[in-house]
Amino acid sequence: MSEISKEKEKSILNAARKRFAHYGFSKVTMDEIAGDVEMGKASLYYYFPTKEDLFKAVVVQEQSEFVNNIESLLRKQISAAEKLNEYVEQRLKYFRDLVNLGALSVHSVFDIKSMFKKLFEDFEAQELILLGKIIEEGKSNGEFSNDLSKDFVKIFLHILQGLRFRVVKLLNEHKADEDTYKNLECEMKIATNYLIKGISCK
Amino acid sequence: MSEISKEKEKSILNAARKRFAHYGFSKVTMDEIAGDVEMGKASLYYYFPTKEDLFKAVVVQEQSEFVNNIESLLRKQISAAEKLNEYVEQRLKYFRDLVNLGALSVHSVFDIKSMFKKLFEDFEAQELILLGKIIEEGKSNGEFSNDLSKDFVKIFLHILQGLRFRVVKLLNEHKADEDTYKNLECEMKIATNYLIKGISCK
DNA sequence: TTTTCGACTTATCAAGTAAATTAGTCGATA
DNA sequence: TATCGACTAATTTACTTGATAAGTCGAAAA
Repeated sequence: MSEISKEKEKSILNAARKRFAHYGFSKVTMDEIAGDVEMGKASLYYYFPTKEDLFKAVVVQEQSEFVNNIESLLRKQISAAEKLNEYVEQRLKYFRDLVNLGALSVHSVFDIKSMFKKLFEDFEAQELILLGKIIEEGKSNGEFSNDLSKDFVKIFLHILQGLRFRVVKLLNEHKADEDTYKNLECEMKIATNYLIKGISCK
Repeated sequence: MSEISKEKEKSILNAARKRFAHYGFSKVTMDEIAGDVEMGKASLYYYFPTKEDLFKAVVVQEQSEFVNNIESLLRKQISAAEKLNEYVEQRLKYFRDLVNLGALSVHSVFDIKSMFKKLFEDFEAQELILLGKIIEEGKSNGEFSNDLSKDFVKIFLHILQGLRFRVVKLLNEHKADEDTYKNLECEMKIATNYLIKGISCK
């Protein structure tokens, strides 16, 4: 694939991201995206085999951005506790983007035919690894208790997932105002800090 | 309303509870329930104005059973930490019953027209009060830190809600095996205990 | 007066269908 | 290798209908 083609692929990806972020997956047609990059619809299929694959490519892009951010976070010279806090913040930002894409609407989240199943499973595995590193670091430098349950990482992640889900549910019920997300952020941070206290060596 | 009528009402409630627990709300007809108590369908409407109201009555019954359990838990002579742990356990049992009733299927949970909206809102308020009492007790007897964020109770409850919710999602995705609930219980207990450590005076 | 019920109406839901939109294919072309 | 016009096939939507079950009402039994 030539340099020019790679550029084209990027511009398609970009147009798609904008459209999806604005209207969500189902409300965007391939014709529209093709129009944005001044191509025929058929040409898009030269680059992406299906509409779903195009969408996934957009999500994967966001995802790897997040992972990169975390990996550079890991290299920082700050305490494991601070890293956990920053992790929570970055994660929130990432999911906010996914919500915009419509990838996390109630319908897509609760759609068992969800095209993201595997994608999200892989992502969870990756998160467990990243968080595991932070926890291990905290253990080895004496910040965190050494007899920490080996399930703690998973539970911590599930708490974050659960708190966010609750909000997705509220959004669906139209019981969410502007600062529901602000509030979620607040809850996650407070919860994180009590948990950090709970796992710290006193 | 006579004594006999109160008995009839109870037997209707009972028959309804059994049917709903077995088949869920939508799969049970008023004719069936009427058959169980050897009455005509029209007679049920003498006691309960709608099918929904009958169902709600069943749920309210379970709910007040739970609240009673917790209120007697509050009177026990055990530490606040132990009370929190028992609270989590009782709460799980209560929700397991609601799931059986079909009141907590994904569809009903995510149905914004859910007939339970108000019921659940009231229940959450009640839970905040009950949990608040446990936390206050822990503060006043020196178990828990006195500078505990006043949002802690809410966050603790939201964590429990979130963890359960995650499981509802898994159930929907058919990614849940027999011991998903066992696992949920385990996660809630571990999370509870780290949080207790986090809020304890060391 | 309280309670029951048969016979009725009305609302809801599931299945099917037709029309329209859009995903995806293919052969031609530059 | 990259593009596209013209095609097909799959999905979605809106509508129809038939059936089932919710809910009403007036009469009558207790």
